[in-house]
Amino acid sequence: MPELPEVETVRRGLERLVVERTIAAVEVHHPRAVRRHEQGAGDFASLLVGRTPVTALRRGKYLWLPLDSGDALVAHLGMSGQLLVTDLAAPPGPHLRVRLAFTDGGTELRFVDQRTFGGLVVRRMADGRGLPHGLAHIAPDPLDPGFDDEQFVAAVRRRRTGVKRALLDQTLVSGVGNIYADEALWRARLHWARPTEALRPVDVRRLLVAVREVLGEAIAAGGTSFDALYVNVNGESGWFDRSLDAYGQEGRPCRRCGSPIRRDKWMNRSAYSCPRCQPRPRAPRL
DNA sequence: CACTCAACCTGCCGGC
DNA sequence: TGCCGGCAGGTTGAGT
Repeated sequence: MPELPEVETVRRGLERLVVERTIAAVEVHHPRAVRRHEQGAGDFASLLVGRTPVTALRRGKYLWLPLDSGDALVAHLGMSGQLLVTDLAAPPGPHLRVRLAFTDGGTELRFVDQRTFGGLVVRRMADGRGLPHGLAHIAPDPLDPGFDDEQFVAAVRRRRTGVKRALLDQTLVSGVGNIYADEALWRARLHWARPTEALRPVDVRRLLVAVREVLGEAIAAGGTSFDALYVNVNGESGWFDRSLDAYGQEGRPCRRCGSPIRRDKWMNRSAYSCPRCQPRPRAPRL
């Protein structure tokens, strides 16, 4: 469950259901789930057993549980990853990749991932800002109090690319993926191919307001799910998909002007926009 | 340094 | 039925 609102929904679930519970056992069922842990699955497990998560934190789409050892269990859900808190007796299912059991013998934590683009890793916490090692390249997300709006405006205008590419660049701003990029651009009335260097500061600020609005509303709705792949730690779906104005709405009338929403192929993916509210620029940057 | 794009996976859906 | 192409919420690393 990929973008910031879905990851935040999972973070809240872990905070409630996993923090302060001591890990008793770890089973890695698929090595790819742990591939970013260079020392291998055995080392991964040994750094977790006996340890207790003290809190649950997030930056952009990364999520981590700082442990009482000074390490952190870092998770990225990729395209299809789920962190589920389940009954011990729940059937494993074909995509179960990692299991964590706790000493209290209650529910267990499962990492389930159909496409295996996601993964878990144990990393040392970097001193200072509560960030694990290896996440320094991820920019603060727009809901982070440390996010610097004017620095973002300047950085975007320094780029030579399309505005949607910039929004999806996690080193510029984190947490925004394909759904919320299209939603924010629709709200800000900006076409996805608008060249960043030609955006006025007021355009970028308006876009930032739109990003924060849409992320905030989606978190309040428990995230977006089109199917059972995107669920919270209890396996429940969010309902923000009912509030989408652009993403996945090809042919549907724009809520503002009634023009049919258009879908463009873009970067081996899709970009949805309203042809009237978001006019294509003269010199598009794809 | 900035930018672009293929590659990494599985599963589902529609067309033929 | 079955096979094939297209598509899906993301990141990274090699190449320009």
